[in-house]
Amino acid sequence: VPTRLISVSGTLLGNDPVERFVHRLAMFEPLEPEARDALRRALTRGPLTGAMQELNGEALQDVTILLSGWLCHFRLLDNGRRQITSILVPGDIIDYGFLTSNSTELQCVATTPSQLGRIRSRQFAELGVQFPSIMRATLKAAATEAAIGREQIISLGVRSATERLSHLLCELWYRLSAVGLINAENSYDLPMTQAELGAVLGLSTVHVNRTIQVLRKTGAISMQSGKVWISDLKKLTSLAGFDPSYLSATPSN
Amino acid sequence: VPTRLISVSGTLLGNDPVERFVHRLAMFEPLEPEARDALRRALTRGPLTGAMQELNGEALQDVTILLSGWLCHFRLLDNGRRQITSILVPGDIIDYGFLTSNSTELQCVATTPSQLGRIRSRQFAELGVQFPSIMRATLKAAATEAAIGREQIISLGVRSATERLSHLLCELWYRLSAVGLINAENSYDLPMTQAELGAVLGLSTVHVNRTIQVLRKTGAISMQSGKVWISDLKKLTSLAGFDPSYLSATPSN
DNA sequence: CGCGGGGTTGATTGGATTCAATAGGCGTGG
DNA sequence: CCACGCCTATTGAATCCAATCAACCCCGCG
Repeated sequence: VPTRLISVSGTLLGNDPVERFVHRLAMFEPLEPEARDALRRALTRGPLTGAMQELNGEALQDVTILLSGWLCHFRLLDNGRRQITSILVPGDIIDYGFLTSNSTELQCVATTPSQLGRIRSRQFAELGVQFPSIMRATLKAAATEAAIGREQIISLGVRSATERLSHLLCELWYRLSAVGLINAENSYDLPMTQAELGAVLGLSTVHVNRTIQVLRKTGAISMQSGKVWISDLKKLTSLAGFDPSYLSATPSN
Repeated sequence: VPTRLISVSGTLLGNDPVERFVHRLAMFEPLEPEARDALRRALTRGPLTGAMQELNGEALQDVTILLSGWLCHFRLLDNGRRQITSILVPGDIIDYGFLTSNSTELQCVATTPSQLGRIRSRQFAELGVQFPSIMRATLKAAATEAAIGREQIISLGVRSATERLSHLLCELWYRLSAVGLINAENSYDLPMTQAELGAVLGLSTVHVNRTIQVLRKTGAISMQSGKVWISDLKKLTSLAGFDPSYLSATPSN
């Protein structure tokens, strides 16, 4: 695998973050070359945020895209308990509030330094009219995020700790492979602490740790210093009861 | 309160299910009288489903609306465990798959006999073009459903059993009052068994029962045979840590 | 009249939290 | 350059919330 090009389902995807985003949108709905060009032109580089930095609402007025880095939406309750409601990986749209021109009240933190991109909402609206395919792709992306949320509900509601964790690792494997972020040895960066994983999975830090050890012992994965090796995706999938169809990212060029 | 008219935030809402739906959409975005008329004309009566009956996917090709009765989206895992991922009350759109012309794979059961309404997706698309307010209202309704899902994630993740239940009861109070389904003595019908509530809240049937008793003892509510009396909404709200802003149903017009 | 579903209650079990203590890594500042 | 502190990971022990198991009641219904 060459340094600058990563193979994704037979096509070559440059590791340029902008290209990554365009490619990902096109997985939801085929985009004409002109639509892609228009997207590239409309997308401007936004701020670079540091790790642990919170994004304020005003930063999300426009269509904001995570070009590189990881973000989490979360909610902090009075009693200090925190729940992460979604994980965002490169190529994801951070918030779909622009579809309803509603100012969202989502809290968001970066778990790594992250590069944001933005498209002015007015300009995006014009794009959507000019290229209906862009609007369709965006709506499908939003629907996919909703499906991911549904899976999290199911995890928190009826899945065991090991099922939750392995399901999350499976999901991330599929989502990251869609944007060319799976390494050659079938590993990927997972820049989240065990405490943060607990806040996603509804488990205590200690129990996350023990659950990771259970998974390690099955031989399906290994984890170390922010990296996950998927040594047996098939086994991991069956441990999780994972069915990737909800991600609905059919690789269409 | 007259029999056929129910007061909702100062306006009078007929208990005609079609009117209820139009009124509810208009709460998300003001709708011109012509837009309302067009909606009424486009909406046709769909099938009447029995309780415990499952809706199959083909029934959801079009824009399907719950005119009366209650539905639940759910997921059944291999091990027999079931998680309800959303509760639908009269006036709700059952599935937003039409926005992406995706056939959804959501399973859905009726907890009471339910009357469905439908708008052909092609016709709805035309409506959306002719009346952008309808499209905006629909997108906001979808966004609200997403927000409800996020709250469920938070409940399952970090809220205690009593918080979960009281939060759900608060949410239903607000959602039902938006469609004129709160009775004079501040009660509403809750046509779900304790087992079903458990499948929503991620609790066992037995524990739901005990949690109800805890709430009863606080004096905030009473429950009996499918009916809930909210005797102290303020106390219930504080027990739940409930903030209704996510429902974003600003009573407009 | 017997049956099944829903609700209620008690006793027991168990998965996960909490408390507590240790070790390793990393950055900062003396 | 090393010491210190903080964050993260790990492990053991005690505790607890909720699940499970098991009965029982009530009621509508065939």
